Amino acid sequence: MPSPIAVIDFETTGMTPAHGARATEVGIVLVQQGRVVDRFASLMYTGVPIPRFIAEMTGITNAMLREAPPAAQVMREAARFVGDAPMVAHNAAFDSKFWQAELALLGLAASQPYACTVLLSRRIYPDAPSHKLGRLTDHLGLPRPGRAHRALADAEMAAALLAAMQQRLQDSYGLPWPDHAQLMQLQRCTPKTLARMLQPTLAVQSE
DNA sequence: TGCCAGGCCCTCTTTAGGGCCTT
Repeated sequence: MPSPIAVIDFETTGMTPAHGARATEVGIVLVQQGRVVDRFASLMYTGVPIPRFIAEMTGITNAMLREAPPAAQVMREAARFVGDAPMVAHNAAFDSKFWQAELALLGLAASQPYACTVLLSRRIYPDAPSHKLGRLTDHLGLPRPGRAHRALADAEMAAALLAAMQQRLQDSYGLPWPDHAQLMQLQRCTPKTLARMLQPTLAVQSE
């Protein structure tokens, strides 16, 4: 049985911690061979207000955050929950920065490798009309577990997308169930290189 | 004052530009 992978999603007050944005909610699911085996989710309070358009998009209000536990407490629990598991996020460049920034404020290391479901889906579903998480979920007929733009629902959608891609690699391309290290290798290939690697296998199998 | 990300990826490219993706 492969080691667990932690699929994470943050809701935040903005696009980057480099400009003062902070996390407002974190959702994490632990997956093992495509199955969710554990979940963690919490709002968190940092004192940084949410811009109105983000509150309207997420449904997370400043009043909700004032009643939430402190970010330091939530992030310590999140770090314990993840442990040494390698991580996955939809547009990992975004979530990994908040993961590192929030843990750095606590003096905690954030050395887990991040695989990215956007990079992977661009390679595995090059003809998808969109690689936005919600639209890709609908395109593939995957379940929507809750309101989009809430951390746990988005983490669950990303986990389902990850499992669908692992399954496709296994079934269509004759590969073993890809572990996190193999996903990292696949996302580093250029899309055209990966297409050349995968298509002949698919063609042979479909004959 | 006014503006404010940044990495990926395609193409009418590579001495660049613009769309995508995340909040």
